Amino acid sequence: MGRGKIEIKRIENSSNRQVTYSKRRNGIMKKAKEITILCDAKVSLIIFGSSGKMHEYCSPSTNLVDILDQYQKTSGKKLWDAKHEASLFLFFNLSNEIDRIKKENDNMQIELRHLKGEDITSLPYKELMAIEDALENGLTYMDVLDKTWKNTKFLEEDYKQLSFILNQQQVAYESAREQMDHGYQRARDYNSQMSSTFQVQPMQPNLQERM
Amino acid sequence: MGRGKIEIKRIENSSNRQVTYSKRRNGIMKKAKEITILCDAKVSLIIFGSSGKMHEYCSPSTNLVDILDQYQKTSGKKLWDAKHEASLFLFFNLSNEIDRIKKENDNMQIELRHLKGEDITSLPYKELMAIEDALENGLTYMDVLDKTWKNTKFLEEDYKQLSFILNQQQVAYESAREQMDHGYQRARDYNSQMSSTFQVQPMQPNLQERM
DNA sequence: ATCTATTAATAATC
DNA sequence: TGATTATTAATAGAT
Repeated sequence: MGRGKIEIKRIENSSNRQVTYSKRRNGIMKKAKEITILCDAKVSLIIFGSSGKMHEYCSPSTNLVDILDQYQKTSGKKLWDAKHEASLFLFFNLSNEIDRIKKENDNMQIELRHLKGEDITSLPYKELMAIEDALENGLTYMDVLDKTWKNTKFLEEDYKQLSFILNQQQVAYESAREQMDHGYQRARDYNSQMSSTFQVQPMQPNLQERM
Repeated sequence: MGRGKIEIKRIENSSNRQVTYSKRRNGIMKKAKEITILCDAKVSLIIFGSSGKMHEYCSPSTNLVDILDQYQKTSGKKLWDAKHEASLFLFFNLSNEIDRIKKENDNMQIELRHLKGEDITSLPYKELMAIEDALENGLTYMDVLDKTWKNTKFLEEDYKQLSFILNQQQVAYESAREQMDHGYQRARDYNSQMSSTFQVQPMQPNLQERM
């Protein structure tokens, strides 16, 4: 369709190529618009010339992201989802791990309460012997009591530290999950499968009053 | 270009529309191939007919993802990046929070060591009075020791539970971060700003041997 | 699907 | 570049 027939092969003359590119680009754009209107089609057309300059057409009834979403659904080929979902996966891996731990925590609490009920914590024989030895070596009951007291104090400090760290982690987790809930429907879909709240109560809330 | 001129408006007759769609779609595809060859152009063409069936053309020198990457660079419009980076952000928010907590943990350990050095854990006056009262009310030193021992045992159980939970969380965090390191250069950039490892050692590794 | 009269696109030229 | 035009290519309607 011109003053002469041309072979479909690269146009070697650079300025001819540029002219033909410009004309044909306009031609394709026009065709894309026409088929959109005539036939209710959705079209995305992206062209880069050899200079790197871009030209785009997208049917007015839609947009590129929607077309690409539909492209992925129809073709089964993943475009950006692979990258996106990998990140999402990391987050939920972390979240699910924390949920799993919560369950273990609950189980242990139950088990612990059971053990306490059976009161297996009284001074065992070995400890009694140790105290007897200590007394024979010139220590008083008060000395032994003092050592036991110190041990308790150390444990209390450790316990408080661990409680604090754990609670900080929960705060971080909750805040991240909240953002997730607000920002993303997909996130909400995942989250709805998780247990509702991750809350660690003090396991021994009244340590001070126990002795 | 047919037996008669047509107006560019939706073809109401459904079967005519379908036929025209098919012919023009082939036409555009052919044009896309031709401009690719003639002019060294890179073309992506995606068409959805009203039935939802998809047709695609992409220049053989490239692929859709590359064209979309170039589209984003050239146009400045983000396609998948917005979604992807939001997820990444959530993950790093969590990670950074955990790092912050690690620092607090370190500080507390230092503080605790200081306190222990000063040995402020000996039986305080109030406790001595309580023991005196207990003895006057008919309890023996052994009874008091037994109570103290039980208290210690409870604390040890709590401590073990918390240690376990905390370590599980660290495992989850480490594994997620490892995946991140392998998968994403951007992740690596963020991570390099973080402290190297998040490791909680037992704060009282030899509780049993203390008494 | 295939055919063909007609319109539309465009290669060469200015 | 932009306009013109001879020619080819695309396709609307018919078969």
